[in-house]
Amino acid sequence: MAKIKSTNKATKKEVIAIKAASLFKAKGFNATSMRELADLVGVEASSLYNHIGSKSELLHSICFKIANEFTVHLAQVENSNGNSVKKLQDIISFHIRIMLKKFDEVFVANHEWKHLQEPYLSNFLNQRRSYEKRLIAIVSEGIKNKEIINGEPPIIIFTILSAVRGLELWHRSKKNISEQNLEEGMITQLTTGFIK
Amino acid sequence: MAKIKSTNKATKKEVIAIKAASLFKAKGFNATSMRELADLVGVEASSLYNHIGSKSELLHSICFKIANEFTVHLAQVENSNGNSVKKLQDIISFHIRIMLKKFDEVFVANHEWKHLQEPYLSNFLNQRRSYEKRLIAIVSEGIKNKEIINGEPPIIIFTILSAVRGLELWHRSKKNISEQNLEEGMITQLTTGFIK
DNA sequence: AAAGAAAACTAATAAACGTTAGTTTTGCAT
DNA sequence: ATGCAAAACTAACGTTTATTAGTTTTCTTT
Repeated sequence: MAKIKSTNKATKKEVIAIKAASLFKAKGFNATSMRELADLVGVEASSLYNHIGSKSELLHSICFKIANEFTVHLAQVENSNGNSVKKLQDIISFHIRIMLKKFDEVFVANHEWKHLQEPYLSNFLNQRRSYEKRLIAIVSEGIKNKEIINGEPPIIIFTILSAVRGLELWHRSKKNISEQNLEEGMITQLTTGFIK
Repeated sequence: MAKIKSTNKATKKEVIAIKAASLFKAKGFNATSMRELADLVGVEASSLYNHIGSKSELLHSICFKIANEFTVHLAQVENSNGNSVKKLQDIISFHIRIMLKKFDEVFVANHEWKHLQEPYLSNFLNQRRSYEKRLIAIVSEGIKNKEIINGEPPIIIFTILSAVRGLELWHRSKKNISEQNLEEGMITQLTTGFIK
Protein backbone atom coordinates (compact mmCIF):
# COMPACT_ATOMS: atom_id res chain seq x y z
CA MET A 1 0.00 0.00 0.00
CA ALA A 2 1.20 3.47 -0.72
CA LYS A 3 0.59 4.52 2.83
CA ILE A 4 2.80 1.89 4.42
CA LYS A 5 5.51 2.49 1.91
CA SER A 6 5.56 6.20 2.46
CA THR A 7 5.61 5.61 6.19
CA ASN A 8 8.55 3.27 5.81
CA LYS A 9 10.34 5.75 3.65
CA ALA A 10 9.77 8.52 6.15
CA THR A 11 11.15 6.26 8.81
CA LYS A 12 14.26 5.48 6.80
CA LYS A 13 14.71 9.13 6.04
CA GLU A 14 14.48 9.86 9.73
CA VAL A 15 17.08 7.23 10.54
CA ILE A 16 19.44 8.86 8.10
CA ALA A 17 18.70 12.29 9.57
CA ILE A 18 19.44 11.09 13.07
CA LYS A 19 22.72 9.49 12.08
CA ALA A 20 23.55 12.64 10.14
CA ALA A 21 22.88 14.67 13.28
CA SER A 22 25.37 12.64 15.26
CA LEU A 23 28.04 13.22 12.62
CA PHE A 24 27.21 16.88 12.14
CA LYS A 25 27.50 17.31 15.88
CA ALA A 26 30.80 15.48 16.19
CA LYS A 27 32.56 16.83 13.12
CA GLY A 28 30.52 19.78 11.89
CA PHE A 29 28.37 19.99 8.78
CA ASN A 30 31.09 20.75 6.28
CA ALA A 31 33.56 18.27 7.69
CA THR A 32 31.03 15.45 7.41
CA SER A 33 31.11 13.72 4.05
CA MET A 34 28.26 11.84 2.50
CA ARG A 35 30.57 8.84 2.30
CA GLU A 36 31.05 8.87 6.05
CA LEU A 37 27.34 9.16 6.60
CA ALA A 38 26.76 6.29 4.17
CA ASP A 39 29.27 4.17 6.08
CA LEU A 40 27.40 4.83 9.29
CA VAL A 41 24.09 3.93 7.67
CA GLY A 42 25.66 0.84 6.12
CA VAL A 43 25.23 1.72 2.48
CA GLU A 44 27.01 3.35 -0.43
CA ALA A 45 26.95 7.13 -0.63
CA SER A 46 24.88 7.30 -3.76
CA SER A 47 22.21 5.07 -2.24
CA LEU A 48 21.41 7.77 0.27
CA TYR A 49 19.92 9.77 -2.55
CA ASN A 50 17.10 7.27 -2.87
CA HIS A 51 15.85 8.64 0.42
CA ILE A 52 17.02 12.19 0.69
CA GLY A 53 17.26 15.10 -1.68
CA SER A 54 20.62 16.49 -0.67
CA LYS A 55 23.03 17.01 2.17
CA SER A 56 21.56 20.46 2.75
CA GLU A 57 18.10 19.02 3.06
CA LEU A 58 19.34 16.84 5.91
CA LEU A 59 20.55 19.89 7.77
CA HIS A 60 17.41 21.88 7.39
CA SER A 61 15.12 19.03 8.29
CA ILE A 62 17.10 18.65 11.53
CA CYS A 63 17.08 22.36 12.30
CA PHE A 64 13.41 22.93 11.65
CA LYS A 65 12.28 19.81 13.43
CA ILE A 66 13.91 21.10 16.60
CA ALA A 67 12.90 24.72 16.07
CA ASN A 68 9.30 23.63 15.74
CA GLU A 69 9.39 21.68 18.97
CA PHE A 70 10.51 24.79 20.79
CA THR A 71 7.91 26.92 19.09
CA VAL A 72 5.10 24.53 19.90
CA HIS A 73 6.13 24.33 23.52
CA LEU A 74 6.36 28.08 23.83
CA ALA A 75 2.81 28.45 22.53
CA GLN A 76 1.62 26.05 25.23
CA VAL A 77 3.41 28.03 27.91
CA GLU A 78 1.99 31.31 26.68
CA ASN A 79 -1.51 29.89 26.89
CA SER A 80 -0.99 28.48 30.37
CA ASN A 81 -2.05 30.47 33.39
CA GLY A 82 0.97 30.42 35.68
CA ASN A 83 2.77 33.63 36.56
CA SER A 84 5.81 34.80 34.64
CA VAL A 85 8.35 33.14 36.88
CA LYS A 86 6.55 29.83 36.57
CA LYS A 87 6.52 30.24 32.80
CA LEU A 88 10.23 30.92 32.63
CA GLN A 89 11.02 27.97 34.84
CA ASP A 90 8.86 25.85 32.59
CA ILE A 91 10.82 27.00 29.55
CA ILE A 92 14.19 26.42 31.18
CA SER A 93 13.07 22.98 32.19
CA PHE A 94 11.95 22.19 28.65
CA HIS A 95 15.25 23.34 27.19
CA ILE A 96 17.19 21.12 29.54
CA ARG A 97 15.04 18.10 28.94
CA ILE A 98 15.00 18.30 25.18
CA MET A 99 18.72 18.91 25.19
CA LEU A 100 19.33 15.77 27.17
CA LYS A 101 16.84 13.74 25.17
CA LYS A 102 17.73 14.81 21.63
CA PHE A 103 21.20 16.03 22.23
CA ASP A 104 22.63 15.58 18.75
CA GLU A 105 19.80 17.27 16.95
CA VAL A 106 19.52 20.17 19.36
CA PHE A 107 23.25 20.66 19.20
CA VAL A 108 23.15 20.78 15.41
CA ALA A 109 20.23 23.20 15.42
CA ASN A 110 22.16 25.41 17.84
CA HIS A 111 25.57 25.28 16.20
CA GLU A 112 25.31 24.33 12.55
CA TRP A 113 22.38 26.46 11.41
CA LYS A 114 24.76 28.89 9.76
CA HIS A 115 25.28 26.35 7.00
CA LEU A 116 21.64 26.42 6.03
CA GLN A 117 20.99 27.67 2.53
CA GLU A 118 18.63 30.46 1.72
CA PRO A 119 15.75 30.82 2.11
CA TYR A 120 15.96 28.39 5.01
CA LEU A 121 18.64 30.39 6.74
CA SER A 122 16.55 33.56 6.91
CA ASN A 123 13.57 31.54 7.88
CA PHE A 124 15.36 29.89 10.73
CA LEU A 125 16.79 33.14 12.05
CA ASN A 126 13.39 34.80 11.93
CA GLN A 127 11.92 31.94 13.88
CA ARG A 128 14.64 32.28 16.46
CA ARG A 129 14.30 36.01 16.81
CA SER A 130 10.59 35.64 17.22
CA TYR A 131 11.14 33.03 19.93
CA GLU A 132 13.47 35.36 21.78
CA LYS A 133 11.08 38.27 21.55
CA ARG A 134 8.27 36.24 22.99
CA LEU A 135 10.48 35.20 25.91
CA ILE A 136 11.40 38.82 26.48
CA ALA A 137 7.71 39.67 26.56
CA ILE A 138 7.21 37.17 29.36
CA VAL A 139 9.97 38.81 31.38
CA SER A 140 8.53 42.26 30.76
CA GLU A 141 5.19 41.13 32.02
CA GLY A 142 6.86 39.67 35.11
CA ILE A 143 8.54 42.96 35.82
CA LYS A 144 5.27 44.82 35.46
CA ASN A 145 3.68 42.41 37.94
CA LYS A 146 6.61 42.83 40.35
CA GLU A 147 7.55 39.17 40.14
CA ILE A 148 10.89 39.79 38.50
CA ILE A 149 13.65 42.23 39.39
CA ASN A 150 13.60 45.44 37.44
CA GLY A 151 16.43 44.73 34.98
CA GLU A 152 16.76 44.69 31.23
CA PRO A 153 14.52 41.88 29.95
CA PRO A 154 16.84 41.07 27.01
CA ILE A 155 19.78 40.52 29.33
CA ILE A 156 17.79 38.16 31.48
CA ILE A 157 16.62 36.19 28.48
CA PHE A 158 19.96 36.03 26.75
CA THR A 159 21.58 34.88 29.95
CA ILE A 160 19.05 32.11 30.35
CA LEU A 161 19.23 31.06 26.71
CA SER A 162 23.00 31.08 26.69
CA ALA A 163 23.09 28.97 29.80
CA VAL A 164 20.70 26.31 28.57
CA ARG A 165 22.06 26.22 25.04
CA GLY A 166 25.55 25.73 26.32
CA LEU A 167 24.51 22.58 28.02
CA GLU A 168 26.79 20.62 25.78
CA LEU A 169 29.56 21.34 28.23
CA TRP A 170 27.60 19.39 30.60
CA HIS A 171 27.18 16.37 28.43
CA ARG A 172 30.90 15.74 28.56
CA SER A 173 30.88 15.06 32.28
CA LYS A 174 27.38 14.01 33.06
CA LYS A 175 28.56 10.89 34.81
CA ASN A 176 28.50 12.28 38.30
CA ILE A 177 25.23 14.16 38.49
CA SER A 178 21.71 13.11 37.61
CA GLU A 179 19.47 14.89 35.15
CA GLN A 180 17.11 15.66 37.99
CA ASN A 181 19.83 17.41 39.94
CA LEU A 182 21.01 19.25 36.88
CA GLU A 183 17.58 20.58 36.10
CA GLU A 184 16.91 21.69 39.65
CA GLY A 185 20.35 23.16 40.05
CA MET A 186 20.20 25.23 36.91
CA ILE A 187 16.71 26.51 37.60
CA THR A 188 17.71 27.46 41.11
CA GLN A 189 20.79 29.28 40.00
CA LEU A 190 19.15 31.14 37.15
CA THR A 191 16.18 32.17 39.27
CA THR A 192 17.76 32.84 42.66
CA GLY A 193 21.52 32.92 41.99
CA PHE A 194 24.27 31.20 43.88
CA ILE A 195 24.90 33.66 46.71
CA LYS A 196 23.91 32.55 50.15
CA MET B 1 68.21 43.59 11.38
CA ALA B 2 66.96 40.16 12.22
CA LYS B 3 65.00 41.39 15.18
CA ILE B 4 62.94 43.95 13.32
CA LYS B 5 62.27 41.59 10.50
CA SER B 6 60.97 38.86 12.71
CA THR B 7 58.80 41.39 14.50
CA ASN B 8 57.34 42.53 11.21
CA LYS B 9 56.67 39.00 10.20
CA ALA B 10 54.94 38.24 13.47
CA THR B 11 52.77 41.28 12.95
CA LYS B 12 51.78 40.21 9.47
CA LYS B 13 51.09 36.73 10.73
CA GLU B 14 48.88 38.19 13.41
CA VAL B 15 46.98 40.25 10.89
CA ILE B 16 46.30 37.11 8.89
CA ALA B 17 45.23 35.26 12.02
CA ILE B 18 42.79 37.98 12.96
CA LYS B 19 41.25 38.07 9.51
CA ALA B 20 41.11 34.31 9.56
CA ALA B 21 39.26 34.46 12.87
CA SER B 22 36.60 36.69 11.40
CA LEU B 23 36.05 34.24 8.54
CA PHE B 24 36.19 31.16 10.75
CA LYS B 25 33.59 32.76 12.97
CA ALA B 26 31.28 33.76 10.14
CA LYS B 27 31.54 30.63 8.00
CA GLY B 28 33.20 27.98 10.14
CA PHE B 29 36.71 26.59 9.77
CA ASN B 30 36.00 24.05 7.05
CA ALA B 31 33.77 26.33 5.04
CA THR B 32 36.48 28.99 4.90
CA SER B 33 38.85 28.58 1.98
CA MET B 34 42.36 29.89 1.83
CA ARG B 35 41.33 31.75 -1.31
CA GLU B 36 38.69 33.66 0.60
CA LEU B 37 41.14 34.48 3.32
CA ALA B 38 43.66 35.61 0.73
CA ASP B 39 41.04 37.86 -0.83
CA LEU B 40 40.37 39.44 2.52
CA VAL B 41 44.08 39.98 3.12
CA GLY B 42 44.47 41.33 -0.41
CA VAL B 43 46.83 38.74 -1.79
CA GLU B 44 46.90 35.46 -3.70
CA ALA B 45 46.25 32.28 -1.74
CA SER B 46 49.69 30.86 -2.20
CA SER B 47 51.29 34.04 -0.89
CA LEU B 48 49.81 33.39 2.51
CA TYR B 49 52.24 30.53 2.88
CA ASN B 50 55.11 32.96 3.07
CA HIS B 51 53.79 33.88 6.50
CA ILE B 52 51.95 30.89 7.85
CA GLY B 53 52.60 27.18 7.89
CA SER B 54 49.15 25.91 7.15
CA LYS B 55 45.46 26.53 7.60
CA SER B 56 45.49 24.33 10.69
CA GLU B 57 48.25 26.38 12.21
CA LEU B 58 46.04 29.45 11.94
CA LEU B 59 43.33 27.72 13.90
CA HIS B 60 45.51 26.54 16.69
CA SER B 61 47.32 29.82 17.07
CA ILE B 62 43.92 31.47 17.54
CA CYS B 63 42.67 28.87 20.00
CA PHE B 64 45.75 28.80 22.18
CA LYS B 65 46.20 32.54 22.20
CA ILE B 66 42.75 32.88 23.74
CA ALA B 67 43.06 29.87 26.00
CA ASN B 68 46.25 31.32 27.43
CA GLU B 69 44.62 34.64 28.17
CA PHE B 70 41.99 32.87 30.23
CA THR B 71 44.57 30.76 32.00
CA VAL B 72 46.72 33.72 32.88
CA HIS B 73 43.76 35.64 34.24
CA LEU B 74 42.61 32.71 36.31
CA ALA B 75 46.01 32.44 37.93
CA GLN B 76 45.80 36.10 38.92
CA VAL B 77 42.37 35.57 40.44
CA GLU B 78 43.52 32.52 42.37
CA ASN B 79 46.35 34.53 43.87
CA SER B 80 44.13 37.46 44.79
CA ASN B 81 42.67 37.72 48.26
CA GLY B 82 38.97 38.35 47.72
CA ASN B 83 36.40 35.82 48.85
CA SER B 84 35.00 33.19 46.51
CA VAL B 85 32.03 35.24 45.36
CA LYS B 86 34.29 38.12 44.49
CA LYS B 87 36.54 35.77 42.56
CA LEU B 88 33.67 34.35 40.56
CA GLN B 89 32.35 37.79 39.76
CA ASP B 90 35.81 38.74 38.63
CA ILE B 91 35.93 35.76 36.31
CA ILE B 92 32.49 36.42 34.87
CA SER B 93 33.45 39.98 34.28
CA PHE B 94 36.64 38.95 32.50
CA HIS B 95 34.76 36.54 30.25
CA ILE B 96 32.32 39.21 29.22
CA ARG B 97 34.96 41.79 28.56
CA ILE B 98 37.25 39.61 26.52
CA MET B 99 34.27 38.33 24.58
CA LEU B 100 33.27 41.84 23.68
CA LYS B 101 36.81 42.91 22.93
CA LYS B 102 38.07 39.95 20.92
CA PHE B 103 34.81 38.56 19.81
CA ASP B 104 35.92 36.74 16.67
CA GLU B 105 38.83 34.97 18.26
CA VAL B 106 36.96 33.99 21.40
CA PHE B 107 34.11 32.72 19.29
CA VAL B 108 36.47 30.59 17.23
CA ALA B 109 38.17 29.22 20.33
CA ASN B 110 34.76 28.33 21.74
CA HIS B 111 33.21 26.85 18.63
CA GLU B 112 35.81 25.70 16.17
CA TRP B 113 38.28 23.96 18.44
CA LYS B 114 36.97 20.59 17.34
CA HIS B 115 38.78 21.06 14.04
CA LEU B 116 42.14 21.23 15.75
CA GLN B 117 44.52 18.45 14.81
CA GLU B 118 46.21 16.21 17.29
CA PRO B 119 48.08 16.72 19.48
CA TYR B 120 46.69 20.25 19.71
CA LEU B 121 43.16 19.00 20.15
CA SER B 122 43.97 16.94 23.24
CA ASN B 123 46.10 19.72 24.54
CA PHE B 124 43.33 22.25 24.18
CA LEU B 125 40.76 20.03 25.84
CA ASN B 126 43.07 19.30 28.74
CA GLN B 127 43.63 22.99 29.24
CA ARG B 128 39.90 23.56 29.24
CA ARG B 129 39.14 20.79 31.67
CA SER B 130 41.81 22.08 33.97
CA TYR B 131 40.30 25.56 33.79
CA GLU B 132 36.89 24.19 34.69
CA LYS B 133 38.25 22.18 37.60
CA ARG B 134 39.94 25.21 39.05
CA LEU B 135 36.70 27.17 38.84
CA ILE B 136 34.88 24.34 40.56
CA ALA B 137 37.46 24.45 43.32
CA ILE B 138 36.66 28.12 43.89
CA VAL B 139 32.98 27.30 44.26
CA SER B 140 33.72 24.44 46.64
CA GLU B 141 35.75 26.75 48.80
CA GLY B 142 32.89 29.26 48.77
CA ILE B 143 30.47 26.60 49.94
CA LYS B 144 32.80 25.59 52.74
CA ASN B 145 32.99 29.21 53.83
CA LYS B 146 29.20 29.56 53.66
CA GLU B 147 29.39 32.23 51.00
CA ILE B 148 27.73 30.14 48.33
CA ILE B 149 24.55 28.07 48.47
CA ASN B 150 25.10 24.41 49.12
CA GLY B 151 24.61 23.07 45.58
CA GLU B 152 26.67 21.00 43.18
CA PRO B 153 29.73 23.05 42.28
CA PRO B 154 29.95 21.66 38.74
CA ILE B 155 26.40 22.75 37.98
CA ILE B 156 27.09 26.25 39.17
CA ILE B 157 30.24 26.48 37.09
CA PHE B 158 28.78 24.97 33.95
CA THR B 159 25.83 27.30 34.19
CA ILE B 160 28.09 30.30 34.47
CA LEU B 161 30.40 29.16 31.70
CA SER B 162 27.54 28.35 29.39
CA ALA B 163 26.00 31.72 30.00
CA VAL B 164 29.14 33.72 29.31
CA ARG B 165 30.29 31.60 26.39
CA GLY B 166 26.93 31.97 24.73
CA LEU B 167 27.35 35.68 24.66
CA GLU B 168 27.42 35.59 20.91
CA LEU B 169 23.64 35.73 21.00
CA TRP B 170 24.10 39.03 22.51
CA HIS B 171 26.37 40.41 19.88
CA ARG B 172 23.59 40.18 17.33
CA SER B 173 21.45 42.73 19.11
CA LYS B 174 23.82 44.75 21.17
CA LYS B 175 22.50 47.97 19.77
CA ASN B 176 20.15 48.78 22.59
CA ILE B 177 22.16 48.04 25.72
CA SER B 178 25.61 49.16 26.78
CA GLU B 179 28.45 46.85 27.70
CA GLN B 180 28.35 48.24 31.19
CA ASN B 181 24.71 47.29 31.59
CA LEU B 182 25.29 43.90 30.10
CA GLU B 183 28.10 43.11 32.47
CA GLU B 184 26.21 44.27 35.53
CA GLY B 185 23.03 42.56 34.45
CA MET B 186 24.65 39.21 33.85
CA ILE B 187 26.61 39.25 37.05
CA THR B 188 23.50 40.17 39.00
CA GLN B 189 21.46 37.45 37.44
CA LEU B 190 24.07 34.75 37.81
CA THR B 191 24.82 35.65 41.40
CA THR B 192 21.40 36.60 42.75
CA GLY B 193 18.94 35.37 40.11
CA PHE B 194 16.05 37.23 38.58
CA ILE B 195 13.33 36.63 41.15
CA LYS B 196 12.22 39.60 43.20
C1' DA C 1 73.52 51.69 -7.76
C1' DA C 2 73.98 46.72 -6.56
C1' DA C 3 72.89 42.70 -3.91
C1' DG C 4 70.10 39.88 -1.28
C1' DA C 5 66.23 38.67 1.14
C1' DA C 6 61.22 38.82 1.68
C1' DA C 7 57.04 38.37 -0.31
C1' DA C 8 54.32 38.57 -4.18
C1' DC C 9 52.90 36.14 -8.41
C1' DT C 10 51.40 32.05 -11.96
C1' DA C 11 50.70 27.41 -12.61
C1' DA C 12 49.97 22.96 -11.38
C1' DT C 13 48.92 18.79 -8.51
C1' DA C 14 46.64 15.31 -6.14
C1' DA C 15 42.90 14.44 -3.21
C1' DA C 16 38.23 14.85 -1.69
C1' DC C 17 33.78 16.48 -2.34
C1' DG C 18 28.45 16.21 -3.56
C1' DT C 19 25.87 14.43 -6.90
C1' DT C 20 24.15 11.97 -11.29
C1' DA C 21 23.58 8.15 -14.60
C1' DG C 22 22.94 3.71 -15.55
C1' DT C 23 22.55 -0.98 -13.93
C1' DT C 24 21.60 -4.75 -10.86
C1' DT C 25 19.53 -6.67 -6.82
C1' DT C 26 15.81 -7.05 -3.42
C1' DG C 27 11.26 -7.66 -1.79
C1' DC C 28 6.45 -7.34 -1.94
C1' DA C 29 1.73 -7.95 -4.64
C1' DT C 30 -0.63 -10.41 -7.87
C1' DA D 1 6.24 -17.94 -10.58
C1' DT D 2 5.86 -13.12 -12.64
C1' DG D 3 6.09 -8.32 -12.65
C1' DC D 4 7.06 -3.96 -10.71
C1' DA D 5 8.69 -0.64 -7.80
C1' DA D 6 12.09 0.45 -4.22
C1' DA D 7 16.60 0.60 -3.11
C1' DA D 8 20.99 -1.05 -3.56
C1' DC D 9 25.24 -1.01 -6.42
C1' DT D 10 29.45 0.69 -9.66
C1' DA D 11 31.38 4.23 -12.12
C1' DA D 12 32.05 8.57 -13.29
C1' DC D 13 31.41 13.73 -13.51
C1' DG D 14 32.87 18.36 -12.69
C1' DT D 15 34.25 21.31 -8.75
C1' DT D 16 36.73 22.79 -5.14
C1' DT D 17 40.22 22.16 -1.90
C1' DA D 18 44.96 23.01 0.51
C1' DT D 19 49.33 23.09 -0.75
C1' DT D 20 53.88 23.06 -3.55
C1' DA D 21 57.23 24.52 -7.13
C1' DG D 22 59.22 27.82 -9.66
C1' DT D 23 59.50 32.62 -11.05
C1' DT D 24 59.19 37.51 -10.69
C1' DT D 25 58.57 41.66 -8.19
C1' DT D 26 59.34 44.65 -4.15
C1' DC D 27 61.87 46.36 -0.41
C1' DT D 28 65.87 46.91 2.55
C1' DT D 29 70.60 47.17 3.36
C1' DT D 30 75.11 48.10 1.94
